[in-house]
Amino acid sequence: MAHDDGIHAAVTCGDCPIRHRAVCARCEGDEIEELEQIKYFRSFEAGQTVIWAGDRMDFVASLISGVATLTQTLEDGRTQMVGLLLPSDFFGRPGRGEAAYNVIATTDIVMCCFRRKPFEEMMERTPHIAQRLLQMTLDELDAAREWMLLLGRKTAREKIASLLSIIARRDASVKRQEAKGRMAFELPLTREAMADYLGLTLETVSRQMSQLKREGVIELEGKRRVIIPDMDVLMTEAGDDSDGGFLV
Amino acid sequence: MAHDDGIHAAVTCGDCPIRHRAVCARCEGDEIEELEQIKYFRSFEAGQTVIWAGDRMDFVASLISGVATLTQTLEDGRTQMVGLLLPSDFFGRPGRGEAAYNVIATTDIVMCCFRRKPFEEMMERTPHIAQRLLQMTLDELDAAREWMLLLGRKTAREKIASLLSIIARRDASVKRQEAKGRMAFELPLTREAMADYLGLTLETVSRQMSQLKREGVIELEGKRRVIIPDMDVLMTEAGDDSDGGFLV
DNA sequence: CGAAAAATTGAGACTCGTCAACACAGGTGG
DNA sequence: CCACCTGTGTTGACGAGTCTCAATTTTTCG
Repeated sequence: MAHDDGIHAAVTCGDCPIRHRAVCARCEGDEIEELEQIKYFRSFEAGQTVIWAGDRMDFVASLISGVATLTQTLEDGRTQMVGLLLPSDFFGRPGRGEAAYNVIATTDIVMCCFRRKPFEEMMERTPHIAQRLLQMTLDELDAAREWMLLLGRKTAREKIASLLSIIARRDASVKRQEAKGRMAFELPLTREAMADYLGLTLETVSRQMSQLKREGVIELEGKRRVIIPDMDVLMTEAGDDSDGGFLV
Repeated sequence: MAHDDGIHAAVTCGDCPIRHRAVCARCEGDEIEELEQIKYFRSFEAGQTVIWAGDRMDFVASLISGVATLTQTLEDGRTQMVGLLLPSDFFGRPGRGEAAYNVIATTDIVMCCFRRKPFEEMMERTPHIAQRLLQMTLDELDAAREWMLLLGRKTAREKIASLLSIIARRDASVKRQEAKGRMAFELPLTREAMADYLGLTLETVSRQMSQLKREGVIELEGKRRVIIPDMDVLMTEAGDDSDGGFLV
């Protein structure tokens, strides 16, 4: 559906919608111009694989629009999502030549890529990039630890409620609204992707969604549009009020 | 048992046993001297709490010796370990004034602390510190993601085998040995701590340990000393041969 | 030696996974 | 336009794996 609406070809950093949150957020003047030289856009359609774990990877990238996932698998096929990439998130690792995870587009996406070598060289010279990347990595580590609590100790019902409140809050943050009262958003994940996020099976996800619906904690319009009548109720179901440092 | 054998009072950075792996690894000459000025040692006994989540925290630190854990809890007391601190690991976050996790010493420990403000100021001026910290944080993020796969998708038996192989490998790495064939090491964790690491109950941990012992995958001398007759067998039980990027 | 902490083991309950059937939407081609 | 197919989601029946509660043993340490 989302054929790349001009972004692909035309955007300069000055107009970039994720500029203030991305890895380049602290760069200015000359620095941005230098990045502009080495950047290029790539886009993928929903469902496409961006890269497989173990593949050679000589770029790093910021996600400009859409949603992608990082996943890991065991030999027998069991799959766990280990990262959810939303606009402005960074992926790839300076100093590493191959991908550590599978990266899959769950919606149509556009990425802003930098060839790895020039990016690394620039990082050496440009503290603004290294500083911002450190900050983003520390935030991701906090998010990963929150996620570990969810995976290790929450019930299926709490896991679902947690995921919905995470997405609701992130969505509100993008729209610069408060995460309170009645909220509505598009779920960018299939039941299977939700299951891979939460360490559940898709059947359990489906059952718990149905039950939360029956009990009025959530409403569904079609399969993907979710309405939260009362955010506080959902947060209580999630198990931790601590309004979670996740992906702020 | 480990009463602080002089380390506490006397060590200078030149003699520091974790110098080559810690956050200061890339620093030289003047930089080390400056760190030397602002560093101080603290030690805790096994079982003591270093800091509670939410407490004011105006230092960052490297762990010099011993083992400590980072944990998170839900209101009803369910506990999940989200970090395992081994010698040379760093904790605390530049730019954050309060602890995000409970930090508990599981053995006697000695830490090398830096007051946060001077450390932050020095980081601004000293790319060597920021670069090393970024590298360490990226490694931790990889470890956290490996851990998420364990929490979300592995069986109790695989979780135990994974934890044992992680500790065996880390132990070998410190001793500069290969992680192959017959190995032996001290388990620095109680059954409860293992359970908190793995997202299990301590009873399940105990049962699975007994079963692995019955089947000859591991041997136990007392409760804490573990012998791995054949590392390959253990790795197979762990579910992923991928010789795990965990805490290299 | 005795008390407290840690670990083991058992029995039964319950959550969640497995397997299977079915519903629904969207797209394709006759 | 309809038949068909595929991808996605829902629901049910059943069973396996893990948790809970409880009793007992082993280890640690004063």
